[in-house]
Amino acid sequence: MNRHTPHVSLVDQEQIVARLAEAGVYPTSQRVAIAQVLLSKPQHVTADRLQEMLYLSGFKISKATVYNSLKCFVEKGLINELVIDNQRAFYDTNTSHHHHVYNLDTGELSDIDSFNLSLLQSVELPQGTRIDSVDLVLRVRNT
Amino acid sequence: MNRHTPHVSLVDQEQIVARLAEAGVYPTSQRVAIAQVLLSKPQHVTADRLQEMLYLSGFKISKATVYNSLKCFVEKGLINELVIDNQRAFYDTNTSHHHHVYNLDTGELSDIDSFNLSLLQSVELPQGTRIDSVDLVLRVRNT
DNA sequence: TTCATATTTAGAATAAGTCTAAGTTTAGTT
DNA sequence: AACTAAACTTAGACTTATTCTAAATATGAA
Repeated sequence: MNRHTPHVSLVDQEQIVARLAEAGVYPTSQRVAIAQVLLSKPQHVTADRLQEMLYLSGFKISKATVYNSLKCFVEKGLINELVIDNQRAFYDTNTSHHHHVYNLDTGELSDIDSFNLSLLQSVELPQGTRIDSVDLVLRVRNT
Repeated sequence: MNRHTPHVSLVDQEQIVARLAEAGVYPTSQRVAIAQVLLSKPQHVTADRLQEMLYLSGFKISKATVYNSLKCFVEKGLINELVIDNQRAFYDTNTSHHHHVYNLDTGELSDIDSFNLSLLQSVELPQGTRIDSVDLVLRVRNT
């Protein structure tokens, strides 16, 4: 990449549009911009941070649209919503099965590979319910 | 209990005061009332719901005091704060090691006994961190 | 074009939780 | 009994994350 390479190439954009289409998401310009910034790499972001990242990339997208798009992406399985603390939602671009380490001191959130949770087979669920998700969060502190 | 038995007996109250003292919590009248209502049985409540329960039991206690007391009880190990959804905190009077089943449809939150998580021993924590807590939440839906 | 529908937007509204500053209670003095 | 310092409680203002509303805009189909 030289200094004239645009931040977002046409190829990238086409790939993003294709990915949205595949997930059944209508590719508005805002959603494409959000997907470009959000799905470019494995990461965990809050709505607020995402809007900031969009702004830094030259996209001015309203708060409501950021929230609407995140909800839409979650519904279509493009990202996962994480429950990490009681204040705000985190969104994870890694939708494969894995767990998290959340550092309460730094706010840093990182992945741990999924390991065998087969012992969960033995847990009796309440009548008439099925597992929606199994979330294991290790909360850590600096030593 | 006949219909003249007061909702809260003196014995209950003494036990509660002793329990607070044991935990190093100064037993103000508000904290005793909160502890009576909260610690009376194993349960999961939100701050809002707790204030409502207090009101129904005849105690008028300010929002700030409800929050302050919950924080104080958590710090002294009388209760645990749960991260169950992104909107609000739940407080659990069962401080023994266990996990939860949260029904996203009904909001019902129930316990599952702790089972062997020894396989966690093999997880490599980030440099310079130690486990604060391990929270496993099964999120379920009605079938 | 026109229409219907979906999307975006600014800003108002909501809800959980925190903060502030003043008033109250308490335990320990005198 | 009165005094004081520290801890606690309170109403209500404030903050922050998120949702809602109602109007403007964009899109694809007819």
